[in-house]
Amino acid sequence: MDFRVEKVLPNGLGRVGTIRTAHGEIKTPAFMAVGTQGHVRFLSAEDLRGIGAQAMLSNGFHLRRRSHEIAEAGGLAEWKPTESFSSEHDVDSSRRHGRVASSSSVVTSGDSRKENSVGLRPDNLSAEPWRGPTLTDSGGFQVMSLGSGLGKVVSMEKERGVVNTAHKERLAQVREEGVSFIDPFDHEPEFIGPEESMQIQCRIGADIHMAFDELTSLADTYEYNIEAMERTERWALRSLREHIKHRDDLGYRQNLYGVLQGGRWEDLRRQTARNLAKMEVDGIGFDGFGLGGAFLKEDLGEILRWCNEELPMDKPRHLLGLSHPDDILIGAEMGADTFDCVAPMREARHGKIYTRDGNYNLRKMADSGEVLEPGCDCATCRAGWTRGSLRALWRSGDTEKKQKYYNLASTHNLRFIVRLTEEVRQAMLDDNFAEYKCEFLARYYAGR
RNA sequence: GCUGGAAUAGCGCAGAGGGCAACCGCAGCAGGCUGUAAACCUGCCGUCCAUAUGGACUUCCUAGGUUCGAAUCCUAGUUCCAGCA
Repeated sequence: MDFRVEKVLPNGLGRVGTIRTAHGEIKTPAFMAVGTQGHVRFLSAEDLRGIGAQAMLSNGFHLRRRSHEIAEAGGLAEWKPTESFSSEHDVDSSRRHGRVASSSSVVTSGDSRKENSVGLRPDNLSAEPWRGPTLTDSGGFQVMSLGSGLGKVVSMEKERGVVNTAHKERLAQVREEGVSFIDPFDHEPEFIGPEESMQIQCRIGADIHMAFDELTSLADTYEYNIEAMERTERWALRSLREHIKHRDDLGYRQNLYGVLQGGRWEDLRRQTARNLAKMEVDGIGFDGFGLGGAFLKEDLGEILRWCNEELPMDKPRHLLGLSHPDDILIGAEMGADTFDCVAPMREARHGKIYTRDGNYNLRKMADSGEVLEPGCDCATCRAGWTRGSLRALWRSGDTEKKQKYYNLASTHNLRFIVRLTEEVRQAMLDDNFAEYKCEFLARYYAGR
């Protein structure tokens, strides 16, 4: 993988660089937009480019049944998602809201309860493919989110007592060979191991793939983290072996990152970093590394330091799944090059708007005539959309208006995070990262 | 004018003699969301006291009544809707 480091922070960890892929460059530090199903929800490829997103992260688990179709199209970058998604929302909302029809024999026409799951449409889909750099996750996150973390929020808060989901209730069960899933949408049983994940990812054909790993939860013990980490390393070797067989199948070079686990323990983190850094099959090692795990906020910087002090400087590192501004700042400082996260888009959909002066909830902005964030360079703010008018779209009950809201709000939050990484990069180049970080955080968290 | 039907918390609706201060949705209020089972989730949402378990009070159009007990049954009234004149 072509990765050039252009500048290193005085701490010897954080850096500015450029990753070159078959579908374009990524100037790091960079945030990748999450488009799990092959497109970012409610944002078109054109929107993404306008936002300045340099890469898109999708998920092999969610796209596994369409991988052949994607390969036919020439790979993820050239694939245009069509409407035949698993109708996630219909299945989901009928399960969650589904109830036996009222026992009354009279069916009233205005019973809105039964119409709840009706009228939902697929996300707005792009008129054209993304065509830029892409990354796919292996499905490793789903080992946790459908397994021990089923029904839980993946949180970095310490206080709430985190307890793992009981084994028999899980939709994912881990064995040495791989993981047996129950598909959360259609409830079909399925198996994915490292080989399957690599085959799927190589058909999807993203520029960067993740080795199949097991993410532990904050509730797991030291002993279990050793077990999961060692298994993740064995899976990493199997992933590498399988990846090498298929990495050129679509006519361009695909790259594989090995994923570090090890929870919050220094010995585990350093050990797995060293093991993965020297892991090879036929003289071929990983092209980069994924920094994985569930972190307590206060531990993040130190854990990343342990990992990155052991990893080679000349290979890129992707911090998996984090994007709150403080996480990005500490991540970049400690040597993470790329980031991804669902939070900017999901929180936008849920009404949380990011600004330099902290976040606010659009629910409380019914009467506001201000733009989302004065001075913001995102398309939504430049077009002059006010908080009140966006709130009205969001709460309208009209599907098309809501979709418009999701598009406009996602645009703003995503641009906010992308801009943050652009500024971090520039600050590093200008030798004032420390001041930039300090000022940004002081202002962002001033209200606390 | 006659004949049916309906009146339930801010709104839309459930409930058809005791588990009812009353389901659910919307609206409202307060939180949450980090490699997406997330256009979602949690809590509150008659009034008053209590951090809370809880307690007190006033409720299902109005007024009477039946009953140990009524949002639910009966009578009358009021208003609204539909059909017929």
